[in-house]
Amino acid sequence: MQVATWNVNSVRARLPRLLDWLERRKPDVVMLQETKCLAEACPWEPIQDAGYQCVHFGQTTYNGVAILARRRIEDVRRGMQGGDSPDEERRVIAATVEDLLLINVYVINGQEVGAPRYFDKLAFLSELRGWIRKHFDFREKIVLAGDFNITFDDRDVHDPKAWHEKILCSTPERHALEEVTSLGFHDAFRKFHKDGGHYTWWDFRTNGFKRGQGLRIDHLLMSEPALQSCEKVEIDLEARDGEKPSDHAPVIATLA
DNA sequence: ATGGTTGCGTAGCAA
Repeated sequence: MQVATWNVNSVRARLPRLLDWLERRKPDVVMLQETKCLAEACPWEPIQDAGYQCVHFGQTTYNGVAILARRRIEDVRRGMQGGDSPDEERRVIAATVEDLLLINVYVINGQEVGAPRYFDKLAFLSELRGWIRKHFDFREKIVLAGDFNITFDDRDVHDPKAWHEKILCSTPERHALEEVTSLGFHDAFRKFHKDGGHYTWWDFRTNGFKRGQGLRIDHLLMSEPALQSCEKVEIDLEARDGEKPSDHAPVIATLA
């Protein structure tokens, strides 16, 4: 069973790349962030034709999260507030696929340390922690995946000096992420890769990918039973290269 | 370099 997370930065703009990638990697489960469209505007038909069931919690222009799977998707939960409050940013969707409990999140970016959205980000992570603790059983195989917009430590940063206490790298953000992880999650990527220099996002504006200037901010966090069954985690750099890529690369885990 | 590019939607915001 292959489980992936990918911030596609618009499912419409990325459709050709997404279809190519689904064909090439054939992941069983995909958690997408930044779909950036309402359900009726999303190109689900070609994705379904590629063999995937799709569940979505989307809005126009911003945010939006979806789960695609080659197996039956059950127990879908949209948002942390029931999914029906009109002003809720659509950043969380959860579902079950076979014995996996999936939680897909798109964490607020925060803009810069000290900005209003920075404090929204910390509050979002606190709310996420409480919601997961209330609704999920850590004896189960849980995969909490998505764009967390936070590096765990300086191994995840191409230039730690330049990024010191900057957005995506600040101590309060890392603490907020560790508070979520402390519920009983493990950073699955670090089970297999202990060294630095592995990134999932590169800034369009500075041509970061070509220059090797990235951050590892997309994560697959697993409960102990899920981690035990996890045999491999890799970042698909090929999906970040070439024509009209997302600014994020997918992360793919193989579970027994 | 308080820049740069991308996406949405068609101005300006978010990332």
